[in-house]
Amino acid sequence: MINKNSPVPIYHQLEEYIKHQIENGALVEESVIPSEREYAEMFQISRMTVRQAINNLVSEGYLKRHKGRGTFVTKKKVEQELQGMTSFTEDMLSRGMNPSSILLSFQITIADKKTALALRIKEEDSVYIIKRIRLADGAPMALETAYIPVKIVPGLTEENSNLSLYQYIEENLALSISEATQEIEASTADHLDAETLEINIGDPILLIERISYLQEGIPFELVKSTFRADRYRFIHTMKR
Amino acid sequence: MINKNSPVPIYHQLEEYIKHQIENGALVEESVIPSEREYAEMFQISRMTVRQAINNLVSEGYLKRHKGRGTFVTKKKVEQELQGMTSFTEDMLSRGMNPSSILLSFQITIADKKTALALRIKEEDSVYIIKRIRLADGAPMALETAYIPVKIVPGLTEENSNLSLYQYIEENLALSISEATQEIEASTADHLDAETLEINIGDPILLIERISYLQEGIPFELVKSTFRADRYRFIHTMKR
DNA sequence: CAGTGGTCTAGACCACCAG
DNA sequence: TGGTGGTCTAGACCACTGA
Repeated sequence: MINKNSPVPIYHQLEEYIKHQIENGALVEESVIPSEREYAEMFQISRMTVRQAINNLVSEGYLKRHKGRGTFVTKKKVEQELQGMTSFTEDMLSRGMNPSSILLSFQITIADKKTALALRIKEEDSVYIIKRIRLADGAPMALETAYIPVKIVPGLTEENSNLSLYQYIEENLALSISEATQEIEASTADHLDAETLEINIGDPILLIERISYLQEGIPFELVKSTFRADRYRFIHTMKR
Repeated sequence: MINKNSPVPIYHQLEEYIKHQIENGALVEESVIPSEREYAEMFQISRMTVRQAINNLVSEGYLKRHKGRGTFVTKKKVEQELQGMTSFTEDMLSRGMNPSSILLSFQITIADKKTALALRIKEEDSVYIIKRIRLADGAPMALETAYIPVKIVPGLTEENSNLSLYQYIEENLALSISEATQEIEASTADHLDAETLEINIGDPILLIERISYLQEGIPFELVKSTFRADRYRFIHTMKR
């Protein structure tokens, strides 16, 4: 299970091992896992190495420690996934709904002032503008407009943008995504919102504006979404 | 600076020391800090202990490591503070506004079914119900109702609830707060909302429902807030 | 009481980076 | 090449928990 000669660090191998044990059910939710000393003995490694693996799993939320008692597998699983950056698709799946989308338009134009500022590009730089209706279980859930700088994410087409943008960036362009900031506000539907989302003018809607960043702090997308308030609420967890 | 005989762990003392150095400006943003070996030598402690301190500061966002180059002080500071669980007061201050509040009512009653479920208590258990209008720069910003189990947070009064509830819990009761989950949705103002928030019926409002947890996963407060959409938008950062 | 996690030591070798 | 962080070892003592 643990290969000391692998270039992969031992603590990381142990992390994967324990994660698999949890997923397999070999380690049961809410119950104790072997002690640090047992793992050290089991794999003939140092207890400090075991601690490093367990520390990482604790900070990822898989395990929790209790002084004098032991280390336990965390319960909840679906909720766990909800944390972090999720795409609309991932978000809907975790809510038990079936996501789909309708592409309204896909174009390349020059960034306007506000968009250029948010994406930290020049006003003459070109951006993709992608408009979609997002559906959950076949019913309209949100109206979404994404602005993506061509310089940062070249080669985007109608096809690959319909798959996962994040996956395209991370795998095809070998860039790494680090974080996103969101601003969430309440508003009421105007004519266009009402028509596309199949609601009435004046009905409440949730506006979410997201800017996503690469590792070095470079913005790579600005997404403005309008969600139906009767079908969507935003859920998140904050640590103190 | 470092007291080896203190009951406070050395790595924690070192964390505080480095944090102060950053705040004082003794360690400048974006520049290298002393190497792990230097800290170890400087305070006559083990390098692994230094690493533990630095690891914690890295995960808190104060420092970042670069293989072969050194450890650096992170830039941004205000943005850093915005993350994590913040009270209304902290939130407003970080937005450059002056927070205040008007206590509407303070009572102890029996939990209703929904509240008991959210707080994981019995229906016959008593809860504090505290209603307030939250103001920013003297103008109504939100209407807030907090439900707090008496069993978990005993001794709450009109006075100490008006100061920081979190501070009371952490200092007077010696409990530690770990995290909170929030659900955010859009709605429109009803008669009561309109009156207390000084807006019109039908105006958009942001509903935020927060459940806060102690270290062991025990809920200690349920807060339902109604924010004026024209004055408040919720902002947060997500890591991938 | 025995076992657990929490802290700590004094070394070691490695890959990486800058000059 | 010398210094950095990354990984790892084989011990140690402590405070806490549960039986």
